[in-house]
Amino acid sequence: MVASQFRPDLMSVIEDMGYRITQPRRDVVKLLETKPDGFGAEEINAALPDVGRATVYRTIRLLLDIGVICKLVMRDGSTKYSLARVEHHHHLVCVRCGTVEEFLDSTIERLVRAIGAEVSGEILGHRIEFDVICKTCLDSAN
Amino acid sequence: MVASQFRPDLMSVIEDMGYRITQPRRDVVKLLETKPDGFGAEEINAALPDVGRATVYRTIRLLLDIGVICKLVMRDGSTKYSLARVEHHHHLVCVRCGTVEEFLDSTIERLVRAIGAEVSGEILGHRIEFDVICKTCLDSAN
DNA sequence: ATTTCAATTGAGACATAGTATCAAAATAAA
DNA sequence: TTTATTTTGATACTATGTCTCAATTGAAAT
Repeated sequence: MVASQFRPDLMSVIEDMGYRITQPRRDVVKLLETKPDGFGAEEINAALPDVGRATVYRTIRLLLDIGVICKLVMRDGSTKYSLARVEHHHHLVCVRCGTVEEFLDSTIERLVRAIGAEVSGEILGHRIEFDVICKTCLDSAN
Repeated sequence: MVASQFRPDLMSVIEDMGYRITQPRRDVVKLLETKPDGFGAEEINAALPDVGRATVYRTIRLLLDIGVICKLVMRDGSTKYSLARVEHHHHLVCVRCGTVEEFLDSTIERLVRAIGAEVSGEILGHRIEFDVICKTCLDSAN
């Protein structure tokens, strides 16, 4: 199962998957829902002193498994997570301000099919991320 | 500078960049050159007990900087490095046997340009990797 | 409202990948 | 051969994440 296009309450998704509703999970999810852009695991951990570190990581992994957040590897090799708003998408990551924009492009999907024809094996999946300087950062040219 | 399409001796590239020729670097490079597919840093370290761990990592970083190897993030989040045979390419990583195949596709380059037109910001770079099951693995269907 | 039991938690040890420090050694150039 | 500079290895450290396990909690069934 995967997040709907309309992003229902994440806790409901967790419940629907048969997992328990717990206070630590509520805390983590509530915080994540306020993050429009990518977030780091330690950042969440630091912001929630009452939730154990292991639980923060466990909850992030849970949400990854469920498919409601995605893991992105930044240009410098660090890891961020971001809420998945649409089912299948790619990322535009601003290397200056860190904004993560989702990117849904039919050209990419066509590309993936085209590669499929050229490749002798079977394609299981792919990772596509673009490093950008977003409009806002370009405009406030500093 | 970046590795030529014909992959000259890696040590020469290092020398040309103004770095010193040392035995540890020779050892690491010699081993890497025998690796047709991706390799892990610890794997290299373990295979070269006479070369310090830090030096293994330093040499890998050096080669990354020079551009003669590239870093790939695998599906499971682990990191591998692989020799860069052609200048700009993407990777087909077999999730079964680990074979890393380079992939140079004009469709991708066209795609990148097309995205550039659609995106309001400026595109600096991208990461594209395909997870596949290679022909060999498919054939030996086990 | 209680009981029950599996799921979950937190503390902390551990794992992995990589970087920083710094004295000692090796390189390349004079 | 001397010298100045790079590079090295040992080791400590950092960052990110996982594992273990006893204690706690949630939710389903009394």
